[in-house]
Amino acid sequence: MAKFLTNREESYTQWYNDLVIKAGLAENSAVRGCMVIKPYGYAIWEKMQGELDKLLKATGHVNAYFPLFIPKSFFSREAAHVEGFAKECAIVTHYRLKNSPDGKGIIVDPEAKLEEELIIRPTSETIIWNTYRDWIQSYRDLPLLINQWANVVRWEMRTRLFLRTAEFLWQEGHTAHATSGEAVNEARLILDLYASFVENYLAIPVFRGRKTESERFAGAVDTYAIEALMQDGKALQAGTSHFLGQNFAKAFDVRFTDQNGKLDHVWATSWGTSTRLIGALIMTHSDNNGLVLPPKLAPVQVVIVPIYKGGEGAERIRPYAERIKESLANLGISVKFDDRDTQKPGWKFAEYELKGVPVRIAVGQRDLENNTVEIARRDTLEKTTINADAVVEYVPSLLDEIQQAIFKKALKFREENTFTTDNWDEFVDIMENRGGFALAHFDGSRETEEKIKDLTKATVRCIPFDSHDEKGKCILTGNPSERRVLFARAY
RNA sequence: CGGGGUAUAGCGCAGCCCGGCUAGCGCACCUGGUUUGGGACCAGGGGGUCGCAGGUUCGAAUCCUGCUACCCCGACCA
Repeated sequence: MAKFLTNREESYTQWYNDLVIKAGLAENSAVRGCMVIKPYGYAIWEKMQGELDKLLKATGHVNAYFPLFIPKSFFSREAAHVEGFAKECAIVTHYRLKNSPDGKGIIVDPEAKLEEELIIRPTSETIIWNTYRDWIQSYRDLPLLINQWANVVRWEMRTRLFLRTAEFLWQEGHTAHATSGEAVNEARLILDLYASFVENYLAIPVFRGRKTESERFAGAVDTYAIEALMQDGKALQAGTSHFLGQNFAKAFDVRFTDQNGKLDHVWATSWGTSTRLIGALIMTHSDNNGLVLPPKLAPVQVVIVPIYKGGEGAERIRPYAERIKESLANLGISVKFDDRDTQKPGWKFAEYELKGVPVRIAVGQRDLENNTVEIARRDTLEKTTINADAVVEYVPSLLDEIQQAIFKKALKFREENTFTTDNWDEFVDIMENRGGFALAHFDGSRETEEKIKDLTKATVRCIPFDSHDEKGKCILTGNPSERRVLFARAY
């Protein structure tokens, strides 16, 4: 089976690319570095959006929309921020085309040069804070808790479907607060919200922690992140939340009057998750037969495949299958009855496995006679036959069980591939051969981090929040260390 | 931006070295029939500016020059 996919063991990269394309999630477009997200992939994104949007609104955030274009001058207001993004910006310089004088095609009209170039947003802090200046005068205007669903552009050298493309979709939150403490709490609240969203819906276990200086967002005082482990032993940052201090408020002169009549700059956060999560989803759960989707995010949770001989056979099965479909749909389950006569059952089985549909129900003449159905679960590929009347009990609990099971499996994998080490040679071995996370002591200096990266390609993924104080010696330099940090090679 | 590779039907490829009839194969597609409990079979059929632009030649998918795009590996990054 699954002879259409490259095996994971053969080439993880190739397996991933094959899967994204063959499962119909996305494909490369005619535009360099940009993908087309196909309906099935977009449906997964919509499910993610739906849940995350609900969680954000439940915590008091509201949606808004800011421009795609950012005047170049805005960008240079915050020094660290420009520096961080300067190398990957797309820039609009003209606003008109005209017919080429030689009659061949069309050219940029040199007369139509913009006074000031526009940057296509790689992130929206600058345009948003420029706007917030007008929205905030008093502590009564705070906190300002805004989210936007948008596309952003970062001109990447090398792209990979979902993981790194020149344009991608995300949500970015931008909040303003009266106090530093309140802003820090917001950044932490969102990180926790991301973590529980990713663990509960995507069924991906994550570490939460603080980034080191070199991994920090350009313009942030502090960056928090959730980090997940992919099946090939590489880490993937699945969401970030930044405490921006007063950096952007100062750069854009956003001040407010507090209860005591005192004027001060506001405190800020920003945070985001992107379509990259779809890449994380694939690389956490899927196998050589195709996608494995967590039931909570699967666009189709249950598929019913009829098995019959001849046209009358099909008509005999139909009402039976339709009845099961309806009973599940009434429970709010997304169920599809695939009654196409153009494909054979075996073909459909393979197809839905490739697409990661969590539960498959097969109904044939045999089932009709015995009042049964055959149920197959995607995660384990196990099949079982149950009484048709029990479907409404069995399937919902099976969906729950699959959701739990794939999380547990991913968690077990992560635990088995998270190593605590105090030995440099072992550390190198983990990074070069075994893969996975290494919890090791680190002296906290930029130079040491850089050196470790040069030697092993590993970076500090985060300083985990739940790591307890534990004195030790830096894995590389032997300098004193206060606690262990999480290292890995990363996407 | 460095190194490697590829570009021929919707997809995957052969043909290219050593130029020569109508450019071929598998999958997919269309028609008809037989099939249907793990990617069915038979018969027939449609589909190509051989990435683009020049050049060499009686003749170019094939040789030469230039360009472009994409993929993989590095450096950089969510």
